[in-house]
Amino acid sequence: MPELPEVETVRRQLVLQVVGRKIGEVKVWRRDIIRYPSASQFLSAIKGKVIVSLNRRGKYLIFRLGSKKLLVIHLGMSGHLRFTRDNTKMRFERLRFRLNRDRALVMDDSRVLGRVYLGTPEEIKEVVKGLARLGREPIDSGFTKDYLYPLLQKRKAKIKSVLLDQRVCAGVGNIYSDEALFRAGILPNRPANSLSYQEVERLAKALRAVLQEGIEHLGTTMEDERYLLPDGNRGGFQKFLRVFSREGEVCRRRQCGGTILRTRIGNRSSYYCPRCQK
DNA sequence: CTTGTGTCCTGTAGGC
DNA sequence: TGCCTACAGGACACAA
Repeated sequence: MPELPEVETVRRQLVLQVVGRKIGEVKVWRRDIIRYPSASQFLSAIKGKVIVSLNRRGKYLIFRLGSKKLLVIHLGMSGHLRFTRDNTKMRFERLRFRLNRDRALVMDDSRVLGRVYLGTPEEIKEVVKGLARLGREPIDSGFTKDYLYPLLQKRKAKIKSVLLDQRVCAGVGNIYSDEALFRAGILPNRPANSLSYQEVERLAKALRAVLQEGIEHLGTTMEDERYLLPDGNRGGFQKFLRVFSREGEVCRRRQCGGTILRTRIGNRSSYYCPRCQK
């Protein structure tokens, strides 16, 4: 689930609930989720700290604690956060932070690809390399053709792969890159440096629009997705997907009638309409 | 520095 | 049923 719109939705829901609460007991069911510092140091450093703020950068959630340290959570492919008062362990629960007033923040993650860090801003900058190197957020006003075009000109890799490069587009993942390329009418296997200035302009606008719409619909929760947002609800953007996960289905653009195809780019599935995308 | 490939880890769906 | 393979919202290590 978690690309920029999903992580932002998680942040918006959690910020209303967790800011101002104090962290009590922390249960660690899988210590390899904790990447820095050691699990024992993590536990002693976090206990009793108040959550002062919660921000997002790319797909990273950044909790500022009263100790001035930052708790950084990346959900990976299958991570989720739930805010709950239920004490029963979830099926794929990996971490549980008890919060005051009988609540808890639970991280579940079936594939255990999520990562958690705790440290001073300086330590985080040093340790979480991906966070330090993030490019611009496509939903920011600075994400324009003038930002994107020079970056793409320097790259001959497939445009789909470059969109997934977090140093270029912070927060973009497999779903929204395919959707943006469809909306911009660009095939995912085009070399990035083959895109015209006009195409890059369409792409920059499409990225911004699709991510913004994703946020407005509380992100994407695919049909087989058992996991939910922190409040237990599902996202709604899956109803508006035009190509992702639609292999063999008919193109949604009026008058097209083409069939959505799937290909493999950089070991990831990529969906596109061969009639709408050139 | 860039690029393509493999790995991390676990669960599920589908073919036979 | 069971076994096997492919695939899954991400990031990173590595070799070339």
